[in-house]
Parts: sequence; C-alpha cells; structure tokens
Amino acid sequence: MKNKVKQLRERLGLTQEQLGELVGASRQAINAIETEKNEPSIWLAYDISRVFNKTIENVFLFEESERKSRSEISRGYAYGNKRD
Amino acid sequence: MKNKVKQLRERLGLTQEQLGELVGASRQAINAIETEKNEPSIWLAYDISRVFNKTIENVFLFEESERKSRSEISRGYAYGNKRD
DNA sequence: CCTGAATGTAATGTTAACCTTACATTCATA
DNA sequence: TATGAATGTAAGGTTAACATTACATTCAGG
Repeated sequence: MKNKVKQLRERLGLTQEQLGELVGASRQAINAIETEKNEPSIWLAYDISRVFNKTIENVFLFEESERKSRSEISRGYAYGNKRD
Repeated sequence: MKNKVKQLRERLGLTQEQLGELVGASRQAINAIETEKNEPSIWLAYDISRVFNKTIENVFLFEESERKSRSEISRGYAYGNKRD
C-alpha cells in the first residue's frame, strides 16, 4: 500500500527507530511499511498518522494502492450520503 | 475498538451478510467487528468506511477506544503541524 | 579511506484477523 | 405459536503483521 510515511518522517527529522519508539513498534515494522512490504494494522496506521497530525487516509493512500491478495470490491454504496 | 458500523449499516437497511458482500468479507467478520471482538484490518476498515461514505476515523472511534493488548503510546508528536 | 549511524532485509516465532462450517438464539410476521 | 431471517458465537485452519535477532549495505563526517 502506498503511503507517505518516509516523506513525513524525514520532514520531522526522525529516524525509523525513533518513529517506531513513538508508536510502540519496531524499527523493522516501520521499514516494512515504508518499503511497502507490510500493510499496517489499523492501530499502527492510526498511531503513525497521529504522530504526523494527519488522518489515516492522508498518510496511507488507498485509492492509489492495490490490495495485496484480494479482488475487486465495490466502492461507494452510499454515494448519496453527504455526512462526513 | 468502538465503532459505528452497526448503526450505520442499519441506517442503510443492510444486513451483516449484505455488508460483508459489499466489502468482500464474511458475515462473521462483520459481526465480530460490530460486537467489538475483532479489530478490522486497515483495508477492511477502509472498505467499510467507503460503503458509508465516511472516513475511517469517523466510523472507528480510536479516541474513545482502548487498545487490546498494548500499553500507552505517545500522542501528538507533531502538535504544531497544521497540514491535514 | 575509516567509522558509525541509518537503512534494508532475512530467519524464526507468536498472535490475531480472517476464513468455513455449524449450531443456538433472537425477532418479526404470518 | 410456528417459521424463516438475522444475529451471535464457537471450533478449527490459514495467513500476514508484528517481535526479535542478526547481518549486509548505504551514506555522511572526520
């Protein structure tokens, strides 16, 4: 899954290890996400996005990404729904 | 993790099974999320939120939730960051 | 060129989110 | 009250996201 973690981390002058400490994850877990080898758990995605003061959707780019091991999923069932 | 899936699903008149079909998950997976037995993967959380035309953070309530098996994590490192 | 810090990656093990199957319970309605 | 649909839940299996440890590579400073 594409994401902006590396870019945002470097903007804050953090190493992978420092970011890992901030979110309670290992350096390797951060690295695997940045290099798109792993997809983060929802909590790790949330914690990372909080470090950057962004939403999950603004750090992890679902639209531009491909799902690893599943086929096509319908999008936008509630297209008329105007609530956030 | 607390979430609004049941409430939003019923608002659309969907069954757990129908929502599962829309997002490519089993009925039991939807049920486990609604009853807070499982935390969704990031993709399942995303797909569910798209059905409801909402953001992940508006369907899954991290702030009000407790993490299942981890301790305290620092929040808001980049507190001065005004970008979304 | 050294040297250390940062990064990339591999191996191995654990755990939880999924799956399928199956059965019990709740609930609306005929 | 019967009956079917929806929901809740349990058991057993698979898989991927983690952890830890270890080693190789890259890169900036002295």
